[in-house]
Parts: sequence; structure tokens; C-alpha cells
Amino acid sequence: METAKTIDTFSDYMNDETRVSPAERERINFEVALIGKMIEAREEKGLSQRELAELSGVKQPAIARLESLRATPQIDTLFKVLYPLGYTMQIVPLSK
Amino acid sequence: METAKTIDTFSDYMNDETRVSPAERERINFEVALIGKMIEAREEKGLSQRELAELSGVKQPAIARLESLRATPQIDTLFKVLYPLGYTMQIVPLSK
DNA sequence: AACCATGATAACATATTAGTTATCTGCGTT
DNA sequence: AACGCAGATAACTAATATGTTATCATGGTT
Repeated sequence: METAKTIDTFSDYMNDETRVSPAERERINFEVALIGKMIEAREEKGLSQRELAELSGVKQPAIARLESLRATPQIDTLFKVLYPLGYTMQIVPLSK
Repeated sequence: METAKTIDTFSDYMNDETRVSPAERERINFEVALIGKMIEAREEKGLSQRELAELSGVKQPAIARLESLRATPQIDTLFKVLYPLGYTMQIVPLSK
């Protein structure tokens, strides 16, 4: 007889393999780190979303969608936004 | 009077700021590193594109498009393919 | 109160990626 | 020669991201 798992926290959800595959977990962790750095870097530089839109060539509604995790971006969009914020991306071996 | 630049090599093209923006250059460098590691890791593991399609949930034609740089993928697709190959992605400051 | 800049969001059009199915060519192997 | 497996690719559909334009609610400022 199984005991049903409860999902009370974000970690409960993320660590439930029946709901989130390892690859999905990697993506979600990545995106959370991503928007953290994006928002912090943008605010450190004193830029509004509209100004970052100007600098990056990505429109303000798209930036808002990124920052609120309502889309999984394409990588060209990501590089356009990250560059003026002083960031880039790297491929690295899984730590694990 | 300007001397016209010639484009004889990939580097000539990549380093011409009038043609390739810095953000674009970052993306292109990233994608070249990406497919290098993807193809090497896949072959080291002795996997065919069809087998990797099975493992990753990304279809073989999509993997072929990735490996031949004929699309700028979405990041969820990237994580799905990279995970079974033992790789992930990170946000890092621009080295410059 | 009126104003202004902010981020969020709605609605729709456009662009691009991924899925689907099938096929093709090349390369070994039998 | 016939076969099977590889990667590449064609053609089309479905899904999704982004552009475009406009607006909204909020908070701060005058």
C-alpha cells in the first residue's frame, strides 16, 4: 500500500520524478538562475525593461514574459538580452 | 575613401561588427561549442540520432537540424537533448 | 489631483521551432 | 546485388515565441 505524496513546497514538486523529469529539472533550475541574474543585473544598471528592450532589440513585452517565466525562450533571444547585461551562457558537464 | 573589407574566412565574417553584433557572435560561438560537444558526446556513447531521440524525447529530424545548425533551438529542447549526454548549461559573466 | 514612468498584460499577426511521416543517399555487410 | 542502418531532408501540421500596438494598475512626483 502506497502512501500518497503531498506537494507542499516547490521542492516537493521539483523532486518528484513522476512529475518533473531530470532534464526538465535542469531547465527549471537554469531558468530560475537566469531570471535572477537578469533582473538583478538590469536593476543594478538602473535600466527599465523599455531601456533594455532598446539595448537588446528584444521588445518590452517579450522581456516581461521572460522575467516572469511565461515562455521558454529561444537561445538567440536569450543572448540578445544577456549580452548588454554582461552575461553569456556555457555548456558544462552535469555536476551530479 | 574606404577600402572594402573582404570576407575570406569564417573569422572575417564573425569579426565584422557591421554584419555580426556582439550578442550574435556570442550566440554563434555558443552554438558551435554546443554542437561540438553534442556530437562528440553522442558518438562517444555510441548513440545514433534515432537512439538519442528515444532517450531525449526530441525527434530525430529535430536533432539533425540542431547538429547542422539549421535552427536556433528553444532552451527546453536543448536541455532535453543535453541531459542524456551528460551536459547542462550555465549563465556566466562575459569574459571579454 | 494630475502627471509620468514603471512592469504586466491583452489581442492579434508573424515568424520560427518541433512533430510527423516518409524518403533519399551513402556506407558497410552479407 | 540486396539488405540494413546511418544522417539528411522534404513537406506539411501543430505548437510556441516574438513583434506590434495598446492599455492597465501602481507608485512616485510635482
